[in-house]
Amino acid sequence: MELQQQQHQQQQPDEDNNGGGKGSFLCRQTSTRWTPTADQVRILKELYYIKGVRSPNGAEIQQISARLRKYGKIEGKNVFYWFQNHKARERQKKIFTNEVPMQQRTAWKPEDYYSYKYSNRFSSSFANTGAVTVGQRDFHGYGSVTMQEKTFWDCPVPAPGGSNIGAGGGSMMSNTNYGSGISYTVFDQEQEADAEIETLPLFPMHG
Amino acid sequence: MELQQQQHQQQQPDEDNNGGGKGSFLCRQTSTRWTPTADQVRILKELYYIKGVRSPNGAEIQQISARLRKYGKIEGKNVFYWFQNHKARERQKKIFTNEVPMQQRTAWKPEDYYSYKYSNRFSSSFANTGAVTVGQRDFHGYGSVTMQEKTFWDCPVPAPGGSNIGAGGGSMMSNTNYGSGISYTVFDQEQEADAEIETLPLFPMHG
DNA sequence: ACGATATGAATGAATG
DNA sequence: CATTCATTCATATCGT
Repeated sequence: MELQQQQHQQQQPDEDNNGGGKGSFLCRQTSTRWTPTADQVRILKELYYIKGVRSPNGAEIQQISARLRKYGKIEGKNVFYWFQNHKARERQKKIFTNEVPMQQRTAWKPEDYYSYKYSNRFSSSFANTGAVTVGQRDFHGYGSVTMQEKTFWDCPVPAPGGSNIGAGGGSMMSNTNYGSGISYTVFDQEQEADAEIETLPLFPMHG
Repeated sequence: MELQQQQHQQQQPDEDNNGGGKGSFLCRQTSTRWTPTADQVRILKELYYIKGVRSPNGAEIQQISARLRKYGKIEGKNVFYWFQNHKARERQKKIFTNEVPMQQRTAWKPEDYYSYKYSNRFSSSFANTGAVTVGQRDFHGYGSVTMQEKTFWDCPVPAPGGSNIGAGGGSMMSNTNYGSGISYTVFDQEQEADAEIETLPLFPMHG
């Protein structure tokens, strides 16, 4: 895996209208399942790791999917599932690697953020697009919001029989933002026109 | 084409191939996917066929992987995937063996697979009228299909950027809001963003 | 070398 | 949320 981007996905913002409703000519081109575009994944991860979104509610899902729609066909449920899965797998990974009693759901300390990541060429050096205002409720303590990315559980155990993983720094600013609307206006400005997909992966993985 | 399958590689049963201490330029994480050793496969199958293990949980996975580690490098996820795949493929094989007239199974091609695939619960094929119908009963045809209803994913969100006075999907649930406390009241809706309401499908849901 | 196959890995979609 | 199913991609390995 590493850098080999990969996987299956294209479907740029261009409309592919597969669900057109008509009898898709027997072609099975109509992939039944949503295949996020690179940009969509990027944004989703930003929301997840940077903004700390974990379980968006209906309204948020709508906004998110509306935003992502600029990069490709997408429905609300896709966003919903994406977050569900992403969170679940992050958790799962943790269990498999070492079922460390995941508790200490107290306040995380800044140090947690810096927890080194695994040795990877790509570190999380995301060009923080100046995100500033963040408003996201949904506390998600769990002391570790593993910001590491690539794909879950990937790094092999370094030492023989050793326990590894350093769980990465998270990001999340669970500042209980009650009532205020959603402030997804943070780095709302992604290249609308999508001039050039900066494949600069803050998060290498493909997703 | 009975079972001439499996068992290809061997890989030195001993030795943790890579990741070892010295790591012969093996910094790359999992550059190569896990290739179970013969012993590992044997044990895994014993667990699967004899002990009936199908979906080991976190603890079991760790246990198993710990045991298999004696025979070669392995991670929890490998065990997890192994069972997932093994079960899935066994299931698949069974389908092709039973659901197809036991005759010309001389050599089916992967394309044949695509014949089964039962429908999805909900189809997202027809454009909805935009009406806010709430409970979509759907055709269900397979014994235990859960009935689904419209879920909150697709509930329209008020205006983009607009102040959402009351009602509307003004995301304002406190973080401690368990259960989907969707509260948007359905008062008229408007297509936000994108004037192209392509097939906004009725969503399924799990109550 | 290649192509087919087996299977590891990833992840969307559901269900409970 | 936890679990599981379904699909699909990627690749190790083998047959020819």
